[in-house]
Amino acid sequence: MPKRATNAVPTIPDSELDVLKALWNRGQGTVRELLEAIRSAGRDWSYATVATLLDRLESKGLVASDRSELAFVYRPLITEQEVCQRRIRGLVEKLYHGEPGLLVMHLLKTHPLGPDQALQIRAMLDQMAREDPAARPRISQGGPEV
Amino acid sequence: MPKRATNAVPTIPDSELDVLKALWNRGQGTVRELLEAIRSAGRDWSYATVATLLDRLESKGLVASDRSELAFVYRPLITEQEVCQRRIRGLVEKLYHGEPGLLVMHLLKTHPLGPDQALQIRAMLDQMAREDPAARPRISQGGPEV
DNA sequence: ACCGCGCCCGGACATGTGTCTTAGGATAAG
DNA sequence: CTTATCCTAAGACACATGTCCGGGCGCGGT
Repeated sequence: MPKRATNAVPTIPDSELDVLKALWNRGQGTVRELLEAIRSAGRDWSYATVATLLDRLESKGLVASDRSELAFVYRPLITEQEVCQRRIRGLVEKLYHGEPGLLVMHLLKTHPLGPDQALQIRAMLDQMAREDPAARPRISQGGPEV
Repeated sequence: MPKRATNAVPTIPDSELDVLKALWNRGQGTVRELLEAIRSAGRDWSYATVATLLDRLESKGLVASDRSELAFVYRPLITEQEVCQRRIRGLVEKLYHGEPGLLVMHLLKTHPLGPDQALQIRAMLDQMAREDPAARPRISQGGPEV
């Protein structure tokens, strides 16, 4: 039985991340369905591996299971955005002194991006630059999918 | 005795990263010096811990030691840039389908930065676009592996 | 010559991750 | 009812990470 992970912030290792990805893609799924999805995505795991990872995820409170059917149906409780945000935050804090701007600059310098994306990003930057420098109380979260 | 790390790309856990940071800050140092630096930076480790981490780093070929003095003097063999790049690369591949642009956009959306920085980065983008007008048919990524 | 101090080394141990085997229960098929 | 299936639970095991203890060696002072 999965333990209640009440309020801690658990880490999410890469293997569990792959399971979450499959869950996000299809909204929910049984172990076997997710195994199939994961296999299609290139990881050749055994059934038990996926089950174990789902169990660990449930222990951490990151997925929930509907046990009324023959095979449990798992459903994610955390969004991709949140996971991304956590990883980014970790990276920024560990390597960029908590300054996201530094990460952005480094990214742009070392990883070239397409012109379309460049335009889009420029627009965003313009917006930010225009905003009132004295007031920044809101972290807008809810734009289109990433 | 440090093992020769032949040609693989070793992982760099967080604890070793803290040691590397101390090394980058002062260019080189003995275990004790680095311990001091790390303590000042907030991590309260024991001497042996730092020594172990340096040993592991040396096994991975990421630091070198000068053993001619009483206390070995360690020196980094990898730059901060490279480590940053690796971490970023991992993040982008794992969570952004290898598209750095997506990471940048997500970053800007969720981790707001000041108008000053926004302007600075925009200027950088402008400059890049101007200097590199037509040449980007490939995603050049082949920095020297370590 | 001796003592103590600092240094390295080897080993240790708990926890986290990655991955699987096997036992045992429920279900569907014959 | 019997058997073949499919599912979950339990736990095993190897390697990585985080953190440290204690032994033994050499140097510097007295």
